[in-house]
Amino acid sequence: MAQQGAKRRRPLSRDKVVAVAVALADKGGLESVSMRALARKSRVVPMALYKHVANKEDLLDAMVDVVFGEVDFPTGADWRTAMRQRAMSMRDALLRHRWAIGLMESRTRPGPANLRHHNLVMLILREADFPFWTAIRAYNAMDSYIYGSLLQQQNLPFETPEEAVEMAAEIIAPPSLAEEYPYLAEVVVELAKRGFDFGEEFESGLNLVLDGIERLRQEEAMTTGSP
Amino acid sequence: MAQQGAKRRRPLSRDKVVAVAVALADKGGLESVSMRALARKSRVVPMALYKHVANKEDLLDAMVDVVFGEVDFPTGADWRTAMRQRAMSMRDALLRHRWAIGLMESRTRPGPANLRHHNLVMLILREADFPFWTAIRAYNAMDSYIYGSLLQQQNLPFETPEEAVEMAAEIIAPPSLAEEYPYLAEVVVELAKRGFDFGEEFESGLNLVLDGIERLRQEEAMTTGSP
DNA sequence: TTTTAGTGGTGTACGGTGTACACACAAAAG
DNA sequence: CTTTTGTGTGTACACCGTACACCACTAAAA
Repeated sequence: MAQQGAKRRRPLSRDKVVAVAVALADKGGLESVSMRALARKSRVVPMALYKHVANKEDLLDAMVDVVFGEVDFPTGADWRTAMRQRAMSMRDALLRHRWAIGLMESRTRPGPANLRHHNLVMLILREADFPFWTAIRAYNAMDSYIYGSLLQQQNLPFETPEEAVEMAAEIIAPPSLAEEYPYLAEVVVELAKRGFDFGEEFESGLNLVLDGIERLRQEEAMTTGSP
Repeated sequence: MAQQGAKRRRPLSRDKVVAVAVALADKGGLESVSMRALARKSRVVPMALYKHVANKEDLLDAMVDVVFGEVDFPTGADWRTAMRQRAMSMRDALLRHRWAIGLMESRTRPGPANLRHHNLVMLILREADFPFWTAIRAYNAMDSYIYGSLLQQQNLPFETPEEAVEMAAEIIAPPSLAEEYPYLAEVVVELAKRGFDFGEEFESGLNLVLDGIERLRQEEAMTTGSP
């Protein structure tokens, strides 16, 4: 009795399937996640997946929810450090799973981790006495910046400064173009000299946004009168 | 003689192919742009397209360049209004072609309109006496905000306030969830009361970023000393 | 005018994709 | 035991991007 039969069935589960999909995407990008490849990696025939996942859309939805689930919040800190931490953690998660940003556009059915995340952010802001609509504005501005920043980093044609110069030089290669786009040429030159640190740049912009939010909050407190 | 033959060949061109592809994507979304559908719409056999376009990637690259080409700049205004105008125009273009944002992530080979655009933005900032790295930071922050904002608008599960309430109610439907996510519930309620204007919200955040950039510039001018 | 070269359009074919549907079989319930 | 309920299988279909060989037409050369 018991499972010494050596080919006892150890069934998959939705979670396992999604996890394998995430791993696959992390390694080879989103386009390497096909139902067939996923099935192969799960040692199962393609159609078996459909017992755990409604269809591919459903799978992708689940995948982005995994990413949201990896973002963590500090608790008990003031709103600014809490929001800051969240932003950094979100950025880390999106860099760990570079396919995620591309999925956000097109996924419109938020999963539980996503809902939990949104709820937590609003909690932080509201508990810090943000008026409702100020909180919405702040949240919106901040997430816009975070997502956009990652989106841009992803579609820049380089990752390291060296690559940057090489690539840029290639694009601007025809010398006439350096004259047609003089300010772009300057970018190439300066980039070569000093390099470009995405993380640093991200934090800088983040502070800029946080400053703006802080000011928004203070103005609001002024006009409304404090309790 | 000349072309009364009624079946004179009127050959396609790369531009025509790309234009048809854009039109197709505008109407039915990116996933309705298949080489076969594109060929059908161009009254031509699929393989004919490959005489004008290297492959589908090439086509997609060309499509995003069309979008960049539609963004226009005011000339002769101060940097702030110029940048503001550009942001609004960019937003309009991205809303006119909702598939574009999704394409940005993954496209890493900028077309001529894209290059021209980048060059122009840097021109505006540099002519306004932004130090180089401040200009880079400003540009980066602003575009991050713009793209992110659109990305968010796109993946929100609603477009009008009514849809918002309906959708949100559906998601939070199990009454237990309203207790699990009280702050999210508040969002639903407030959204129902007052609605949500994407355009207004965009401008608000944009001002926040522009303020931040202005401050960045002034600080820089302080520490460096003015000429 | 006839010839020639080159370009743009065609037809066929291949290996990939997501998934509908009918079936087989293992595990749990009676 | 038998029955019920799921999970895994096999086959099949429509669609995708595109390689390759071919043909038709246009425009330049003769």
